[in-house]
Amino acid sequence: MPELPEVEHAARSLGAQIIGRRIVAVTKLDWERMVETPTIDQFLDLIRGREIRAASRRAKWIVLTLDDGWTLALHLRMSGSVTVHNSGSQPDQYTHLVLLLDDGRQVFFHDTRKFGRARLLDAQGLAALDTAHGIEPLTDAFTPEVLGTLLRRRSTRIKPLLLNQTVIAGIGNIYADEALWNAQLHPLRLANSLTDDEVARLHSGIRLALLQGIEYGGSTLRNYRNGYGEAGSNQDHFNVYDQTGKPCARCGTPIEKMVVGQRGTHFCPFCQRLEDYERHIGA
DNA sequence: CATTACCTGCAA
DNA sequence: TTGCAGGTAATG
Repeated sequence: MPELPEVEHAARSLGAQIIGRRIVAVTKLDWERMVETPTIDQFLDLIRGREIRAASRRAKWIVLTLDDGWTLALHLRMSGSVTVHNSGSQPDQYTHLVLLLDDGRQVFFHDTRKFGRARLLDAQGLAALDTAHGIEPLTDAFTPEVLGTLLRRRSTRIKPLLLNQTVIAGIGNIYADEALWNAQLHPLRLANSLTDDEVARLHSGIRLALLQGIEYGGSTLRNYRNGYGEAGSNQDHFNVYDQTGKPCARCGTPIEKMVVGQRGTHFCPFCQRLEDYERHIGA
């Protein structure tokens, strides 16, 4: 599912419902690989009795700050969702982790593909999670100059770079394609080849794509739901992602799909011409 | 950088 | 039946 806008909504909607509540017990855990750290036994033991103090997002991780110095970090990967349910609700076969709260409500971690992960982290583990990821693109620290510095050092193609979580955090396949369309840049452009003007376009293109995603409650292709179980609607506002063959909103040229870095990549062959740049450098 | 693995459901 | 999917880690 979930890229930055979806995880942002997931975290916010969870926080609105469960901050101040205490985790009484883990009442279901039928896919042990979901818990990455610490051991299953320690996880079950340490999480019991913890109060949920805050909910936030780092990269594509939902970060639930608990008492006693612990943090519950959840990653939805491709098909996960985390939702709050009333007492008495029964988890289905795809709900692999259930937290029972002190008011009887339950938190369901649902994931058909079982790629989702949960980590219970101490202060050191939380710090490591943070340093493992790059800059947050919606913070003031993310300026065109900073982006330019990040790009200048790399000779990789721009699309895979946008997906690299250690460089910029939170962008996934949808928002990478949307950002490049916004910036009118071809996905195969080399990162260190962008002019200052192109870097500025990419900077605003990234932010526009992410902010629009947040504005529309995230994108729901199939599985994504926020903490209330609600789908997003940003998929109704895509300019290129999943729009193969449809006319470009800017120029009317049919959107094309190609594979870049093993990922499906959607772009407008007219607005995002590679030939312009090749002509420019004399290739 | 490319390939494979991890899982399951769904559309072609 | 095959290929593909919002992600990431491991392996040549």
